[in-house]
Amino acid sequence: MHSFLSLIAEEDVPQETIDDLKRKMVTRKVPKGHILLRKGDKNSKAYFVKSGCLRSYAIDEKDKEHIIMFAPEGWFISDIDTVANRNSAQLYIDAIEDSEVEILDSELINVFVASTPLALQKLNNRIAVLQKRIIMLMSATLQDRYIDFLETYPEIVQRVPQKMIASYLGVTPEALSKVRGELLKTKDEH
Amino acid sequence: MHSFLSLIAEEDVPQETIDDLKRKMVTRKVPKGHILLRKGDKNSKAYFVKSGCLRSYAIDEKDKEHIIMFAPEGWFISDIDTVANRNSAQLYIDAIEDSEVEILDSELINVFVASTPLALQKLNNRIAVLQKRIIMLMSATLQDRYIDFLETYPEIVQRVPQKMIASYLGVTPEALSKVRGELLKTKDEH
DNA sequence: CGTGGAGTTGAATACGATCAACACCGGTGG
DNA sequence: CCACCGGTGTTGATCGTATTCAACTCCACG
Repeated sequence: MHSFLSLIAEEDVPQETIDDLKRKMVTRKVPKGHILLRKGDKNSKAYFVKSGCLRSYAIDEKDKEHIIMFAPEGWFISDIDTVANRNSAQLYIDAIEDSEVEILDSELINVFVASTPLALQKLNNRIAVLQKRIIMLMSATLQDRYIDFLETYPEIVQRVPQKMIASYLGVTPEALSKVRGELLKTKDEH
Repeated sequence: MHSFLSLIAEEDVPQETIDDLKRKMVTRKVPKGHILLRKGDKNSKAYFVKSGCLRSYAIDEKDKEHIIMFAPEGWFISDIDTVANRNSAQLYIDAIEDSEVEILDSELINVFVASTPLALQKLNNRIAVLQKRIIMLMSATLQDRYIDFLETYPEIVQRVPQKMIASYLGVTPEALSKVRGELLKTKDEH
């Protein structure tokens, strides 16, 4: 079972800190489609996904959604900057499957960060992922980016509608559909 | 004068920690063009820029440079993920002006992170900046991205060659030049 | 059964890449 | 002092990739 506490169980965290976390942690069910965070919200929280799948995204001036990340079970998702600094949210977060999450407010996050290097590792890793994505957007064709996505997140491809993957890759659903058509064609040429 | 120690002077850091940092901090001059970090290097460090300007960048399979960030005086720059996790570097870092830097190895960074929330704020802010850039790459035209760059980093525009700004924006120098031409034209139409 | 959302396909269009030519310095060496 | 050179930036023509708009199929779900 995916849970925040089992995640840090192997870490060198004092029992009293664990007890503290256990007391303050809130678990919540989130039905598919439910929006947990909207741009402008002040109560920005982080979520650890126990089951299901969430996503975070921005909406631009032309009302287009741009998906920042997917979070299947075992992942954290948040508008990190606005949780930590208590600013109003920049992103939206919603459930793309019926899900169950554990809620971490900024106090709990501070405990998490202070008690194990794991939190810092996650932040560093997040930066590396974002940087790689920027380089891919700047240098790779859509086809290469799609193939990279398939290899990096094979489990997500199965669960998420194509138009959301297109949104993540930064292209229209039509463009992604055509690339998929080409890939099938070149694969059949054996 | 920009220095790491004056940066944390206002923070609530114990004197002994400051003394410790002061003892271990190394300052170094870096002439324009000198490369501090190459892809594959194992001795990845973070740098606080006292004067001058550095940049970090990736080189893709077609030998094209993609600039990740500029760091004028007062900024940190590093391949964060590889410093913290002691992996081999993914990025290059070099000086685009004669510069002076303070060197922070992973031990010093740990002290920094542990002694003040400032380090965490910087990481969170970095994530926010990277996310915004991804959204800009996915949704905005080159012209809008360039205008945004001008507004966000006016001091950098003055100091950095256009081809590097083009590299940061993810386009060819020719494309940026044409956008600049259009902007001048529409501005002259008064 | 229908109805609407998701995905596919095609035609026309827009935007940036590529390639090439050229202007404009800022050195450097004769 | 000037001639030369390489690097930077500009401009134009052509090409390629993704967007836009539209029509259509296929299901899942009422």
